[in-house]
This record gives sequence, structure tokens and C-alpha cells, in this order.
Amino acid sequence: MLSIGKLSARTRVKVPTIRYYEQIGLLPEAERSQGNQRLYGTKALERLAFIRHARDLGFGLEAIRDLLSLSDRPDQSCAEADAIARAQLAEVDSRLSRLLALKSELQRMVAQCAGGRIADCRVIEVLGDHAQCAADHTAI
Amino acid sequence: MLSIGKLSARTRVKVPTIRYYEQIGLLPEAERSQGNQRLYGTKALERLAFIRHARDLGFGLEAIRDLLSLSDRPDQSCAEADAIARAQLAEVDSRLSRLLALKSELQRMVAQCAGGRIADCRVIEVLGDHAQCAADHTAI
DNA sequence: CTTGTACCTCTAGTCCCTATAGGGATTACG
DNA sequence: CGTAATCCCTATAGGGACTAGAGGTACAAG
Repeated sequence: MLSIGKLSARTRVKVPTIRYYEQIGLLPEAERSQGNQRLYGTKALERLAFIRHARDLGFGLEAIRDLLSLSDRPDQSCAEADAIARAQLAEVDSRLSRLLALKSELQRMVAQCAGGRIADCRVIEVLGDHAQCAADHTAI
Repeated sequence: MLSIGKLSARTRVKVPTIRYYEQIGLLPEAERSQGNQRLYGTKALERLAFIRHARDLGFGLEAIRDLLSLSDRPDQSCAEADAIARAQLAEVDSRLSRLLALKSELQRMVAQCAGGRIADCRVIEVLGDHAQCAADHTAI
């Protein structure tokens, strides 16, 4: 059995975050030692690794909650899991295109800065006037 | 003079957000009508448009606060504004590369889903096992 | 003059943690 | 075996950047 610190080290999920996941019901309540400290077995380790990996891929905690409950019912159709993943992919895609537009605006802005006074600064000027932008853009 | 609603319509910044910006000192306290309603002139409109545009480009409120105070001192060197913009560009760049890695993982995951049972679902399986990923990835 | 919309303040909630305070448990070393 | 260092516990507050709601006031249109 692992202490919360060891579990944290193995999964690279911080200790308070693990407790938080338990608090919001994403992890089941852990067993306790005689001294009331949390103890984790292999199943908890796998579940937390799953969560961490899904977080790394940008899934929200509610999506992860759904994915976990799906993975607990192995005989069901995986259509729902597929849909969640596709939604996440679409989300990532739209962020990507917005970030690309953003990047080119920022590049234009920075490239035009001649290093003079604020009064002549293209950075400040462009920020003040959206009409100077090449295309629409919105962060994240 | 514009009411907060009209200002909101012109800048596409929501009314409560405008009040929030005032509260945190990003906008100066607005003048008031006899009936205690906020009134805005051209300067406030420009300042808010600047904020909105910078937010669209992904700048954080603290960076915007800095940019605004720079723009109030037009005789200073614009090196600082340039640095803020470059930092933002670097940030966008690193998000972009992470999102790209993410996207290809998600695509692989989704492409492998055969639409069968959860027990055979690649989505669930890949999430449970980071070793199946092609590369490192971390969201946002 | 009434109705409906826009406005006001204040508080609390969102997401996903992170930090802090004030303590108890365990482990390592001498 | 004692003590110090490290780990763990709970509970609460904070952060970024808003957003939502309650309960009430001002103003424009008909």
C-alpha cells in the first residue's frame, strides 16, 4: 500500500490535488492506516494515472468523470467515450486555429516595433486599434 | 456620454465585466449621472477597446495594466512594451506546440476506435496507459 | 402613467487547483 | 530509546477572469 506522498510521486499528481479529487468524488475514499493516513493500492494508482493522463490531454474533470464511469462498465458500447474524445479533439482544433491567428498578429506587432518611444510604438498602437489587424482573432 | 450598456455594445465587453474592470482598477471610476448610473466618454471607450483587444490577443490583465500605464507615458522607451509582447508571443508559441502534440494524440486515439464495446475501446485504453502515446504532451 | 428595459450594489459561484495554518503520525539517525 | 526531520491530517482562503443571481432603482417608450 502506498502513502499519498508515494502515490503522488508515482503519478506526478500533487498531494493536495489527490485529496481534492477524493473530495469531489473523482477518486473513491481511500483506506486509512491506524494513524488515519490515506493508503492506496494498485487500483487507485491506475485510476489516478488515467485521470492524470486525461487531464494532460485537456479533458475537463466532468468529462473524465464520465470516461471513468464508462470504463467501469466494460460491456457497454464505446460510442459515448468516442463522442467525448471527438468533442475534445474539436475543442483542441478550434483552440489551435485561434492560437495560430493570434500568433501571426503578435508576430506582426512585434516585428514592427522599431525600439523607439512609446508614442511611436506599434505594439501600443496596434493594441489600441483593432482595425490594424489582419484577421479576426480571439485567445483560447 | 455613453451608458454602460451602450459602451458594452460598442466594445463587445459585457456589462458586468466592465464593472469588474473598474473594481480592480483597470478602468478609472466612471462619472455618474444624477441617478447614479455610470457615464463614459471617448477616453474610456478607447481604453476599454484597448483592453478588449489585448485580452483577445491573450494578454493577462496584469500585462494589460502594464501596457496601459506605459501608454500613458508616451515619451518613455517602448522596450518594455516590446518585451511584454514578445513574452506573450513566446507563450502563444509554446501553447501552440503543446496543443499540436495533443491534437495528434487525440486523433490517433479517435481513429483507432472501432465502435465496439468499452472493453475493447482504444480511447479508454490509451487514457489508462500513457506508454501508448507517441510523444509527451500536456494540455494548454 | 405605466410598463419594460436598463441600471445599481452585493454576494457567491465557476474551474482546477494551490497555499496556508495549526496540528498529528512516521521514519531515520545517533 | 529519544528526538528531529519529514510526512501526513483537516479546514479554510486565494487566484484569474469573469459570470450569475438577488433585490432594488432609474429611465425611455407608448
